[in-house]
Amino acid sequence: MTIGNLAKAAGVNVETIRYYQRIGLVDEPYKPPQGYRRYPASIIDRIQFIKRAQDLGFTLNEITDLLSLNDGNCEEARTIAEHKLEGIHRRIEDLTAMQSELTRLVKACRRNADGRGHCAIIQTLTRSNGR
Amino acid sequence: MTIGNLAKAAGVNVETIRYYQRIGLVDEPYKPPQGYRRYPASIIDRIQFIKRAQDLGFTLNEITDLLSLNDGNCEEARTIAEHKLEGIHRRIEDLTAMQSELTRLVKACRRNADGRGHCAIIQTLTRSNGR
DNA sequence: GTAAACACCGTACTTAGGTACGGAGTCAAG
DNA sequence: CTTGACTCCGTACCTAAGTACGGTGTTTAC
Repeated sequence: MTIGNLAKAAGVNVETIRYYQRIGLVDEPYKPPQGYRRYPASIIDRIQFIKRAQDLGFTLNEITDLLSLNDGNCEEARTIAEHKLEGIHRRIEDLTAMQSELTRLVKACRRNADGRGHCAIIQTLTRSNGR
Repeated sequence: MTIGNLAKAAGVNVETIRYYQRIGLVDEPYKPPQGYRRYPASIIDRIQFIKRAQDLGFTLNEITDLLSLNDGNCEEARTIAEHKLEGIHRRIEDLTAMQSELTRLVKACRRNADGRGHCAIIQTLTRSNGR
């Protein structure tokens, strides 16, 4: 399989595969003196592993770690996943706090929609409380 | 006030202020032929406005829009904030989905902690279901 | 046998939000 | 009047995850 067909089969860009090779996430097959590199079909799986892990929020660095584990090495994989979960948890908390505060501001702004007075959003950002 | 004192007063790096000037978020005061630029104290407020808005999840582009509004122009500020809220909502949903899936995987992994069999995390990422 | 399509490879560019560097000018204290 | 701290300015660098480009080599289809 050539790189173009691999890209098509894995559903990614050719350049993405090259990029993965550059950062060592995917092996670069031997290039014969004449002709093109040939990719084994197993690389499709590897790329799809990467893509699924990205969907779950792992960075390519973390995926490198995940890929370096042998299957069956549950503890390490679990540790990586648990760290990731903590990060996700913190991020959700931050976003939830933003959400409450912004919702509050939008409501205060709406109550003032008759036009008199100042905008609650601008006012809040302008004043130095809270920071 | 010179740029160094401004940076100290606003709690940011000198380079950050220069960067804000480069992207037009903060005005660059007149530079006399001899000597340094002088910054009015009001710039402190502007920088802190920017920092508070960043805390609420606004990008510098959105903050540029926010800053271009006059106080009292509630509708536009509210529109920007509402768009931001939608984005935050979507992001929270994505993260929550990741969280569930990862939690499920970690649990499955833990049930298997005696060592026999394969790692649920690696298995799930390896297999092509779900994508 | 030739032209289109593809591969190879190095390099530069992208977004966002800065940070770092280096040389020259300027200012304030001692 | 010199030393050290600060400013100015342009430019380069950083992370992350790619994308784009351009010239050349190779393969395949007609």
